[in-house]
Amino acid sequence: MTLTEENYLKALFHLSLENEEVSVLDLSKSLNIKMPTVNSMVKKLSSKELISYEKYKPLTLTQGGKRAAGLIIRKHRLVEMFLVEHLGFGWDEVHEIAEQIEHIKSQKFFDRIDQLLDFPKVDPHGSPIPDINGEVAVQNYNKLEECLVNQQATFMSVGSSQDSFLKLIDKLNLKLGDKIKVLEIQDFDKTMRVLVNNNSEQTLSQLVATNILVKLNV
Amino acid sequence: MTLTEENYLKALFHLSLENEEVSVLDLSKSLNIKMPTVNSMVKKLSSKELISYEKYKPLTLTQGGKRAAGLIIRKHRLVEMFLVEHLGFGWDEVHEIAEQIEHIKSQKFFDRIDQLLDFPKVDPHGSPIPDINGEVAVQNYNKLEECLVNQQATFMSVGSSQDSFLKLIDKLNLKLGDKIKVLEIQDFDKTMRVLVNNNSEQTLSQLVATNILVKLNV
DNA sequence: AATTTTTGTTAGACTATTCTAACATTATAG
DNA sequence: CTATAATGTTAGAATAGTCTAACAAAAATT
Ligand SMILES: [Mn+2]
Ligand SMILES: [Mn+2]
Ligand SMILES: [Mn+2]
Ligand SMILES: [Mn+2]
Repeated sequence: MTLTEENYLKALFHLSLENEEVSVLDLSKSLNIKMPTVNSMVKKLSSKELISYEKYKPLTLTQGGKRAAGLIIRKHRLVEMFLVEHLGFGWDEVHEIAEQIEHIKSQKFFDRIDQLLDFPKVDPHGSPIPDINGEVAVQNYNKLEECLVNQQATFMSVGSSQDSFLKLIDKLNLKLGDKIKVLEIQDFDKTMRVLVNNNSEQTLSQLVATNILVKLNV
Repeated sequence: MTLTEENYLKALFHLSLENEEVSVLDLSKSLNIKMPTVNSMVKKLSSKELISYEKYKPLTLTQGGKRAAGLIIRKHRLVEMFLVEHLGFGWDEVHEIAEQIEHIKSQKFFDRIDQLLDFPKVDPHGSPIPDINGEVAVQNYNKLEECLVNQQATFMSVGSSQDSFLKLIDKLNLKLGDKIKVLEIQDFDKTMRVLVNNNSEQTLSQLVATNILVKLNV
């Protein structure tokens, strides 16, 4: 499989998680590639039995396509973890590099990185690392946005990996694993005041709170 | 620069070290790409001022081409070193992977690997790692083949990175840095009997001895 | 139900990299 | 100094991946 094909599969996989149905246009926007190009690549991947395609119908991955995509995402996330844990990169710097290294052809290379990291289950953004069969564990986290006053929760994952968002979370001194307690929610704009680790107070816009995924503490 | 262009430059660089003049045919053989293809790529790289090209004349790298090639080789060798030192690969397993990773677009990634390795000067095969300007230190080693009986020397580098050669060196229990003393040379076939680290005796064919590069111990 | 908007498809072109076949030049050997 | 061999170049075609322009179908709006 080529680097290009791998990127298409991965994009379709991600879109399929977020949306009920995925259109050619969705894929086109997500890859920043024009629709006719996507159309022909979809046909090609369909002929390889990786995508199920019928004219004018939504796109879906076949079992094989899902597995292939899962395996690429596994490599991507292992690499991100390695870059943070062993090369000292910030979580906002790793995606671009992982986007390239995920296409390296060497099973053993990724196996060794997995081993070096002691078989991590999540990447630096809290996203699950698919297993050796490309299976992704389903995470069932809540958006901090949906929590009520006095709710306590643990910061488990981020809903966006945009640079600016990650940098903001850094600036707010928030890290995965932090305990968050909702102190106050503004009626007007849903801005939240929260207490982090029983320690520092922060104010979060609704947009930020939407992208902070938490596990509720009972 | 594309991955393909980088590979052409690197190949020309290596050939230029080994031979006085490099022809289109040499480059074609070394890359396993047919002559007409090489011919057109050479023209392209010439238009980018990376290769000096005149019809029917030998090929040479421009200053810029040399620098670019040196920088790719730097990445290649840093990666090989990393694979051996941190991921436990054998020196016979790293070339293929480095051949891919050398094309990753991220200065910082390679800088961090350099730092992690504590700024190594040679790769796992004893070849020099070019500096940040792509400059390669000239090594002045002797072939073990050329040593006389009773000569003592230190194993510094290998003249071939062929899998089978590296595996043989492993099997002979030879490692870079080992002290080698020539005990006997067969007149008939130049086979050498040597003493390694004042410890174990080994018999080396002339072909093997040619590819063992040593520093003479006075 | 008709019209407009959105989405999807087809056709045709372009660049990068490769190839084969044919021809040209240079080098080598008698 | 020719004839042959080796090397190099040109021409033309193929594949992968991309694009724009034009047309088609489906969905949304009146
Ligand atoms: Mn990522
Ligand atoms: Mn990618
Ligand atoms: Mn190598
Ligand atoms: Mn390479």
